Amino acid sequence: MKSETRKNDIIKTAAKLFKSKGYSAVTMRDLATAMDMKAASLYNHISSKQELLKTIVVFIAEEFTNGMRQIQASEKSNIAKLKAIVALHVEITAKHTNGMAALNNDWMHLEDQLEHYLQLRTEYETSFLDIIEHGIASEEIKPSNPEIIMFSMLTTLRSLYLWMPKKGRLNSQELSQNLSDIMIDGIIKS
Amino acid sequence: MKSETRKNDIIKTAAKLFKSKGYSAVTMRDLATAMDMKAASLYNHISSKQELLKTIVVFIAEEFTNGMRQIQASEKSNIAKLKAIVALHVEITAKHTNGMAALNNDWMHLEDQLEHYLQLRTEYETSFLDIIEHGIASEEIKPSNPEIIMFSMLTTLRSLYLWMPKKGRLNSQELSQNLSDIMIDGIIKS
DNA sequence: GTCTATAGAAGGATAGAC
DNA sequence: GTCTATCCTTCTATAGAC
Repeated sequence: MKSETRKNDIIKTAAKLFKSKGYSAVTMRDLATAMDMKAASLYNHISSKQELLKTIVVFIAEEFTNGMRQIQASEKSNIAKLKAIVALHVEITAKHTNGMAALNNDWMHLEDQLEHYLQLRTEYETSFLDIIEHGIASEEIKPSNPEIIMFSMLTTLRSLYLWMPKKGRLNSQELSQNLSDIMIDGIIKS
Repeated sequence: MKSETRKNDIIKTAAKLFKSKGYSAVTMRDLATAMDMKAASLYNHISSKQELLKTIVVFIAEEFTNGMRQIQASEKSNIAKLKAIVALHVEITAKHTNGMAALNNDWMHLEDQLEHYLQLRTEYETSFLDIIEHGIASEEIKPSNPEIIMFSMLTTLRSLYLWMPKKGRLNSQELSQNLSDIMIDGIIKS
């Protein structure tokens, strides 16, 4: 049988290369070189370049969706839910740092799975916005524009993959705490 | 003489295409089709695909650098400087919405100009961090991790291009104000 | 499971007619 | 200034030997 770990190595290496120059600019020869093999040999483990993208993006996107569903269903306050979302991003980004690049930047190159991805993304953003709007309604959150709040938080969280590798010394819990403090409590000393 | 506006049209169209699928995935045939001409004809106005990327990225990067230098040299408080940075991003993003995509996502495909770009980027980030650190020292800003603050603000600001087009109804000043409020004062109702 | 060889499509860019 | 034709390179993927 084909070694699943070999296939996993290829996917992980692909994710790393996609992070460094994007899906379109990475060639199967690049990937083969990084794996110390020839391009043709890759096809003994995977069926296409597209399969690599699909595997990386859909897997992570589904992890986010599952995490968000749990947070939504919980009994937490809305502020606590936002903090849980921060922790979710930190956790998934720590686990799939390289894959996050493809999720953020290369999803538009999905073929068969594009629609599925977009559904997950829309569901995620709708839930996020919903929590913020409930938080404003319950007077936990200042009466600001909820879409700007979501945009601000979500773009910061989506970019964590670029920045967490440089901050290896912070553990996940400390980083989540710091991010929540800054994004939720603000930075001004009042 | 060659029409400069024709060349500008090509650059603008290229920026739009780069935004939608990234530099590497855009072909000269794509660009020609969008311009309603043939690929070969493009070369009467520009010398290469690389020139398009270079023109877009370096021009905007220099605009950011100049804006930051002015802010740094001003007599404002550090919080006021941060607000000026927010306004700078909103303003430049409004003017070069499509080009911002290449600046953020395709800079690594620069050839000759890569080093120059990286210098500008480092200078910009150093200034940004410097303002935050001075703000903490002067007790305008809470004693948080300055790099996390910069990361959080800068990634939000860098992603504005994705989101401003959907918010056409907000004018630049309102948007700057809202973003400053959220990022600086926080969202929690205390 | 990896290789060499190569098919077949698509890419950036040029030559030269109009 | 735009076109057709085409060069040459590089790409993804397959065939078939080992």
